[in-house]
Amino acid sequence: MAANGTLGFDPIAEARRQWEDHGWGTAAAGMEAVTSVMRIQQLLLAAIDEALEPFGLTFARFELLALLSFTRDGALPLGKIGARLQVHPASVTNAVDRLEREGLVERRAHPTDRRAILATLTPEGRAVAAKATDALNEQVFAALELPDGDLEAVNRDLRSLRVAAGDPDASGEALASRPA
Amino acid sequence: MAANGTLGFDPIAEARRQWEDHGWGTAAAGMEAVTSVMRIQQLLLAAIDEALEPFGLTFARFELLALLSFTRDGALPLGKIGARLQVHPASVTNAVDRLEREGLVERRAHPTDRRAILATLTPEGRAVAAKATDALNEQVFAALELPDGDLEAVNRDLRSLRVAAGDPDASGEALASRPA
DNA sequence: TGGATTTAGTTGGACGTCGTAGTATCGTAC
DNA sequence: GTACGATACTACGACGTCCAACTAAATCCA
Repeated sequence: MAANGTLGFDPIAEARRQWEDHGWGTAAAGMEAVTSVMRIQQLLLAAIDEALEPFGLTFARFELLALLSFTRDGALPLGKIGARLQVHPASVTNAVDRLEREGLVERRAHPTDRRAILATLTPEGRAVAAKATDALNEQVFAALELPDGDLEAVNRDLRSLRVAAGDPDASGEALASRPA
Repeated sequence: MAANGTLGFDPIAEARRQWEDHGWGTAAAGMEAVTSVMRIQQLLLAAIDEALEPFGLTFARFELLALLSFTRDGALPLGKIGARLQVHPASVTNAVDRLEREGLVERRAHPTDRRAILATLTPEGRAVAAKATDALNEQVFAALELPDGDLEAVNRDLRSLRVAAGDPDASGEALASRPA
């Protein structure tokens, strides 16, 4: 399913060795962290897309569907979707196009702002979102088992990393109110 | 440079809240970890590509160049490159095509196996690789500063996560010999 | 030795992401 | 009341990733 087969040694550990041998010791830990994140992302995305395949969804489209299903009336302007999912407006257009083609979402006029467009969950979209969420929870999210550490500790580290990587939203969280 | 602007609250923390409110508590930590990794990857990749922009490189092409520059004679069969970089053969073909067009790499015949093709570093490719590595080390890798934790601890957690995500190469590392 | 299988790369298509540019509409300020 | 700047979305193109299908060459084995 994925890329190339097993290798017998760890390419990331090997890269780290190279970095240190070349006198780039001060950057070695950062390089390792970055490379690890890239690799983990690749593996997780593959697992997710596999779990989502029976529903004809990708992770990008699933996220959009899930976001809509959390709202009162299953509808949100495309711009707000992009802000919440942290993706480019063009990516939202693209995802909504495909979801609409599948009949899971509909575009509707915004009641007061004629520039804006509401992506609205169809009944089928709502049903698919629910089933896909169950599948993902069971096959991927709940199945993420650490060899020895606990996941909450990892989450704390990931939050640090996220701030270090420059996430503007991650740092403010303090006394911020609920969504909007 | 990136996607949509700041939001005032953290979408990942909000997603976690949603998961718990819906009774998916056992999957909430996993969901948060997965979502965090996706977001961090997005931010890091943007920072990297920005640092690499002056050299006309992307991260994918940089990795290939760096890998070649670590070998004795700056050459490796495409298949081996894919295995080391953990990407699909088609992605290697694509990257080598572009690097070759830029004059940073050349395709040469493998001395003994006529199926295989060696990607070979040109002198210019070697020079660009060195400069790009310095830029990346300085602007991204060494600049990755954690608010309070230390990066090596994060790296240990990332390694756990990587194994949990199913990296076959990460777990074997034990008594494995140096590369090949 | 000759056919079957595996391995190496390429090609073409599907997706997702982003940046740039263009159109419509809203808001505001003069 | 109108002109100008900000905002919402779409269109198009560049990249990267993967899969499936295909050719060529090496290997296995009967």
